[in-house]
Amino acid sequence: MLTMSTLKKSHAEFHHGDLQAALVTAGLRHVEKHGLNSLGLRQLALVTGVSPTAVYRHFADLEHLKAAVGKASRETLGKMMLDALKSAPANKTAKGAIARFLAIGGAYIDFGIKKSNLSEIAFICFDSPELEPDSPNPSELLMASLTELNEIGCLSDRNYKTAPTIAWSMVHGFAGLAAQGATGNSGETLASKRDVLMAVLKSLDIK
Amino acid sequence: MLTMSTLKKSHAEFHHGDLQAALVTAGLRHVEKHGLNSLGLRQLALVTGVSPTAVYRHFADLEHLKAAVGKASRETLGKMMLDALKSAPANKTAKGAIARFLAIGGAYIDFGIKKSNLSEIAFICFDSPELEPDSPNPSELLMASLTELNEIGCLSDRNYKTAPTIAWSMVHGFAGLAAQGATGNSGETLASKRDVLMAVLKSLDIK
DNA sequence: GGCACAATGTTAACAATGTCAACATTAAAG
DNA sequence: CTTTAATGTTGACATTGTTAACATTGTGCC
Repeated sequence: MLTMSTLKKSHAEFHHGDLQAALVTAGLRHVEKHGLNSLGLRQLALVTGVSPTAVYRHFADLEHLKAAVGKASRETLGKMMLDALKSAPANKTAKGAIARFLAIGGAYIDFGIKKSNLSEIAFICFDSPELEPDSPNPSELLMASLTELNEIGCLSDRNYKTAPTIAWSMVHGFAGLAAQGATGNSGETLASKRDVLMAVLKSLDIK
Repeated sequence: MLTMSTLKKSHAEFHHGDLQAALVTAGLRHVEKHGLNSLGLRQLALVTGVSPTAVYRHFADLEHLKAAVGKASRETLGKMMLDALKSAPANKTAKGAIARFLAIGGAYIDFGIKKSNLSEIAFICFDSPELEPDSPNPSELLMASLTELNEIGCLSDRNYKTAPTIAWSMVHGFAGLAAQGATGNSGETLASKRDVLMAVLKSLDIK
């Protein structure tokens, strides 16, 4: 009988170890370099050194695989936001809380600009079907920053109710537009990352 | 010889008339009903009653066809914005200009909510390669509304510079999030369409 | 230890897709 | 009327996602 093990694979590496994770990280790497459109099941299996149908032991569908890559992409964004938070002042003052909000929101926007391919897959298929929530979770990190602003006293309870949606919409929208180069086309009129974040603060009556 | 004309098509309808437009509108209809993922070249040709390869006489590529459908989608958004503008007060006052901004921005958001499938293709592949600009153009309509606010005197020149990006980011971001049902998940804290538009006005020191 | 059994991977095949090359038909220009 | 460009058709090819049937590996149970 002509089997795979008699040809190339040693008995020890017939099983891959952790294929599920390998596929996701390979998918992440591919999307980052070549975009979402060209992300294929077979090609991904080839890169990972595995048979195309092996993928179906870990993902029901290509769509589910994409959802997993999307989740991973959101999680790298979450890590970037946490990093930005660490590089920000830690003072428990209004000024400190504002600085942390700027850092977190800025990281979100930077992600959209510098990793536009990842940003694309991160926010398509938002609702991963029965896939445990991201950790760290970008939108919750943003919300936590607003909660802190509220607790420290520079965000009224009234504004706090709508703050998450407003902040998220603005940051998310600017990141998305920037990812497509749509923010620098109108000659005179354009706003930078800082302008956008300051606009959020102003709309929330902060400072 | 066995030709198509001897079988089914009369000589008069061998040529389609305006296939280019027919493909685009068929594509629009399909995306609206069944989403962007399942938009295929062959299926589209079948629906239009034409051979698959006939598409290549009008579009270099499936990607170019999608770009055309995306443009058409943006144009239907533009029409909805114009309709909303007509149903708004026409007074050349501050109050009127604000009402018109709310109408235009609201139409943009409604498009994201009610036509989420179209919204998806409308803002993927933003830069149609050498495809003449949309008419009516959604982002320009939004900008025009801001210009009017500026000319009428309730938007300072300083804020006017950044206003297009800020307004567009907020509206576009909220529409995108709403299209994915991501705006109603956090229990207490959520904002409605009106809240978002009012936040834009406040961040621009209007009224 | 030996053995059922789940987990994981492989091969072979199928239908459908995007795309190309070569050919046919119609419309327009000389 | 003939030539030529526009538009559409057929046939084929490589690639893709997916399924069914089979092989291999690791695990718990007696």
